Amino acid sequence: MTEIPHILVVDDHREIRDAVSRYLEKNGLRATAARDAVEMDAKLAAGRFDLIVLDIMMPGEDGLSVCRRLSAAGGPPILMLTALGEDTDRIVGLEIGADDYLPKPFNPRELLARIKAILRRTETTEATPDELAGKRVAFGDWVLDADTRQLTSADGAVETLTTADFRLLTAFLQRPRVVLSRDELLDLTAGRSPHLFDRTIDNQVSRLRRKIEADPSRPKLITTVRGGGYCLSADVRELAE
Amino acid sequence: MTEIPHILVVDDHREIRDAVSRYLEKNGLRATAARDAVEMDAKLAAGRFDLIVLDIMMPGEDGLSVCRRLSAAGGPPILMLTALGEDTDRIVGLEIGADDYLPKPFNPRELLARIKAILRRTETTEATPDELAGKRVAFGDWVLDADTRQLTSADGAVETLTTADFRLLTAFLQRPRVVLSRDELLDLTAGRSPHLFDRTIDNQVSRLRRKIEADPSRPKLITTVRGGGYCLSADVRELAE
DNA sequence: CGCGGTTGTTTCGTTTCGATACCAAGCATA
DNA sequence: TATGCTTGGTATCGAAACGAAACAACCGCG
Repeated sequence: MTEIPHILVVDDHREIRDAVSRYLEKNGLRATAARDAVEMDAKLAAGRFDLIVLDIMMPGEDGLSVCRRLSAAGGPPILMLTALGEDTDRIVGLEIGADDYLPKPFNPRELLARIKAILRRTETTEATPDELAGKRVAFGDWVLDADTRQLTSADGAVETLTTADFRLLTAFLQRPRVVLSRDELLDLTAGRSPHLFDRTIDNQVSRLRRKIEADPSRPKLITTVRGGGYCLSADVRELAE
Repeated sequence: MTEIPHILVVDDHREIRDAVSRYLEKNGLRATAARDAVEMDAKLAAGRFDLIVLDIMMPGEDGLSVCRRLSAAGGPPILMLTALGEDTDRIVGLEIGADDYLPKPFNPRELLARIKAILRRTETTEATPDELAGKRVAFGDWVLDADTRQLTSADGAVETLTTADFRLLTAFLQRPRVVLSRDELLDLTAGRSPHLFDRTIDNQVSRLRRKIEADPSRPKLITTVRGGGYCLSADVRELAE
């Protein structure tokens, strides 16, 4: 899921439609606009969308009805735009089925933040259901085969990972370019809290580095952040199975 | 983040500016004041802020214009101080882009509450995305690789930066040719306010100079501005990844 | 039971960084 | 220019963070 998320904006006011679409595109998303339920259905039939921004007040079939319908059919997640004083509990709850709502007038930045929050939620549950079971993942010069727990380097070298190596590496691979504290890493790999004076993670990082770093004394992939923890400093991409 | 949020208070009345700043600091926030848009831009260029409190009525560029400008540029969230009877919908809506507003005269406690509400909303989504993660940046005779935190000189020399070196250098690289005070640098690198007689930054500048200056006793890249602070006196350009 | 491999713990040497101190360089004033 | 004050540079030192070797506990397997 390295593709740019595609948002469908459904609102009968042209200014809002256009403003929202432009704002989303300026911030790294794709956006398509629809003026009502009919147009929306046409767009939905024609393309793949990752999220729908839906105005509640519309001529023709109104937002609530559309939301109920799409939600029941297992369509993409929905963010409702509501007027003030609506019954927000029902909107987000089971009855309507929206994933979030935003009262008008709203701040575009907050709309963006909520859209990204929903995308993050749905993406992780879709692309990484539990782990990357059966997948192959590329990072730096390496490709990890999650089944055999073997690493293959660009120059053909092969490294076999132990379970601890593998746990640690996958923890990093699921959060690239994020500084992870020792506590967080210990939680992610062993599911436990740190001892007093616990150097477990330091050791495992040290061992993993010996396997995957070209020069373990000058780590390039797993960098240490003094006072912070460790960080995978490489981009990660999933390969087709 | 566990760091103390930093608020920029922009108002042309000194009493209000000072009173608000003091109140915020008494309640566990950091605050910096600016008297107008020009001074605000200078502060913004020099430091990182989590929120701006912005008066709508100001000589020079007025609050609405400032708000529109910052909001479009993806700056920090904004809380507008408005006179009564303003068109509040437009202020908070798409057109102006403020995150919230508060009519004058206001209760400081309410201001604090609204500030905290905005911070809570924006906190999770803005997890300090380090601007140059994975990038390579050129300045002077050096190229910095942000992943490995290594500098490569035009003549092939390589310097490895420590975390503190790297933090300090990136603070400069993101604000080239801007004079940064010791306080601002300490804030940017360590996120803390200075001790009394704090020479930490002097030390780190000294150490960094030893690594990157051709003649550390006659610095050309990081110049000192007596009574002001330090300044990166070189142009910076990002290289393709 | 013995063996090899893996993992957690301890320990120790090294690096890093902030505080302090002292000296040098700028600046004002006479 | 001489003097004294302020400001900046850096050597030094101790505390904390880090890396890894060594050791011990553990696990699976024949």
